[in-house]
Amino acid sequence: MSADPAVRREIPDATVARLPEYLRSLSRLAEQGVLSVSSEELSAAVGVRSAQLRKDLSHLGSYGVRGVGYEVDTLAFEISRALGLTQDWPVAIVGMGNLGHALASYSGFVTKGFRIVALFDDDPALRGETVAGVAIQPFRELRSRHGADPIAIGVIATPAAAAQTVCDELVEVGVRSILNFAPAVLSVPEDVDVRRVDLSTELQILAFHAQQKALAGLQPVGAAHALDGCVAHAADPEAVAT
Amino acid sequence: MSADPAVRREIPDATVARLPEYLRSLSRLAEQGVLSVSSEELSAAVGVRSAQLRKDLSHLGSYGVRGVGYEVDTLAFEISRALGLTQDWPVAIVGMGNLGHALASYSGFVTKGFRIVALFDDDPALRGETVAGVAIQPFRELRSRHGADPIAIGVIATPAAAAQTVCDELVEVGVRSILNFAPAVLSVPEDVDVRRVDLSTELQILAFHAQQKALAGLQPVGAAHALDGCVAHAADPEAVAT
DNA sequence: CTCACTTTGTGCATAGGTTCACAAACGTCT
DNA sequence: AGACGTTTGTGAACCTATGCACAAAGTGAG
Repeated sequence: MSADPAVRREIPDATVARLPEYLRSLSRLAEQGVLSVSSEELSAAVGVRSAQLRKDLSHLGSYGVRGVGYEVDTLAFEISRALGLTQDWPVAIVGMGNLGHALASYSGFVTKGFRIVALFDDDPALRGETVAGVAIQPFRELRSRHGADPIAIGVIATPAAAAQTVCDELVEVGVRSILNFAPAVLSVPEDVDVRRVDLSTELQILAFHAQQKALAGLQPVGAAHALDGCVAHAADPEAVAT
Repeated sequence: MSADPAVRREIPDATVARLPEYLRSLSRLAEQGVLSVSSEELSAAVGVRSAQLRKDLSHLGSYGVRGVGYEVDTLAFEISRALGLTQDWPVAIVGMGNLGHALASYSGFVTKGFRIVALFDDDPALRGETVAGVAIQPFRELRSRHGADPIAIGVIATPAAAAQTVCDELVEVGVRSILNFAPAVLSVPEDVDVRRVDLSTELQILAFHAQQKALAGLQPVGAAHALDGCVAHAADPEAVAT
C-alpha cells in the first residue's frame, strides 16, 4: 500500500523543514523580477549545499531544466503546493499575553495560506479587545466558534500550567495540528501533530556552543579580541581533573 | 588534538538539543521533592525512549547508579554544567516591537543563567520606556553599552530588512552567539553561531503534515469524526493524475 | 555469602540524512 | 547537424542518529 504511486511520494522530514526556506528565497527573487535560478545560486542564498537543494527538490518531482535551472514562479508554486499552502488554513491563537499579541500581529501569518480566525484569552482585562481585526474571546467560546469556521491549526501561547488543558480542549473539538509556545510537553493522541517552539531551549543550545568555544580556544584567525569581551571567566578549571 | 582527553568529550548536536528538555523535567521533579528517578520514568515525562535518554546522558559521564536510577539534583546540576548554565550569560535584545516586548518579559529568560543587560530600539516612541527593569536604548548605544557589560548573546527581533545590519554590528562588537527571530538568513563569520526561530516555518511544516493526513485517509481507529471538522475540502484531486 | 532482581551503560544493527561524483538532458554556437 | 558547455537528477558512499538487547554493576533479602 505504501508503494502505491497514487499516494503522494514520501518527503523526508529534513527536506520538509527546509522547503519553507527555499520558498522564502524564491519569493524574494520573484519580487526582484528574477525569472530563473540555478541550484547553485538558490542554495547559496539559503545556506545549504547545492546537491542538498537538488535532492530536496527531486522529492517534489522534476521541475528543473538541465543546463538552465529552475523557473522561479513554477518552483515557488510547486513548493507551495507540496507544503499545502495553496489551500487556506484557519488558525486560532490561545493566550493573548505579550507573546500572543506578537503572534497575532505578525505579518508572516497572513502572507501565505494562514488566516487567523479566532483569538482566545480568559483574562477579563482583555475582553473586547481586537488584534489584527479579530476580537479576543473567552476560551469557553471555542466550541461555538469552531462550529462556525473550523480551526485547522491551534497555537498555544499560554503559561505552561494551562497548556495541557488548552491542548485537550483543542483536540476535543477536532484540531489536529498544534503549535506550542508554552514550555511544557503536551500529551496528545497519536494522530495529532504537535510542534514546540521554545525560546529557552534555543538559548540553552546557544550557551552550550558558546561554552564549547570558550573551553577549547579554537578561534580561527584574528578573532582573539572578539573572545576577549565575550566570555571573560573560564568555567570550572576542575572539569579536566574530573 | 581532537583526541586530547582534556578537551570536553564531544556531545552530538541531537543530544544537546534534548538536554534542555531533560533539565526542565528534572527541575519540575525537584520542585515536587522527588529525589531519584529512573531512565524509564524521566524518558516518559519528556517523550523519548529510555535507551535514548541513557545514551544521551552517557555523553556527559556516568551519573546514574545501576539498579537505582539517577539522583535528581546531581543530574540536573551536571546537565546545567554541560550546557554552560552554571555561568552567567548577558543577553541583549534588539528590536522592541511586539515580539521584543514578549521576549523581554518572558520568565524563561531569567530562570537559568541568562540575564538581560540591554534592550535596543531606534523608534523614538519607545524612548525612555523600561521593560523588566531595563531601559530601551537606541541601537547606536550598542558600543558603549557593550564596553560596560559585555554581551554574550544577541537576540534579533527586528523586521527582516534590518536583521543583517543589526547582526553585522553585533558581530563587530564581539557577540558570537545570535538568536534570530527575523525571517531572514544571516551571513556571519564562521566562528559566530546563529540559531533561527521562525514562526512561519513552523506553521508551514504543520500545514504539510496536515495536508498529508488529509490526502491519505490514514486515521488509525475511531478518529474519523475528528477529521470531519478539521479539513473539509480535499486538496487538488488532479495531483494523482499529474 | 549467595541469589534474585533492578537499572544503568554500551556494542551492534538498522534507519535516516548528507555529500560526492557522474551520466543524462538541455541550450547554443558554429 | 553535430560538438560543446552547463546544470539537473540520482546512485553510491559516508556519516549521524536511533533502537535493541544484554552484560556489568548495583541493592536487598534470606
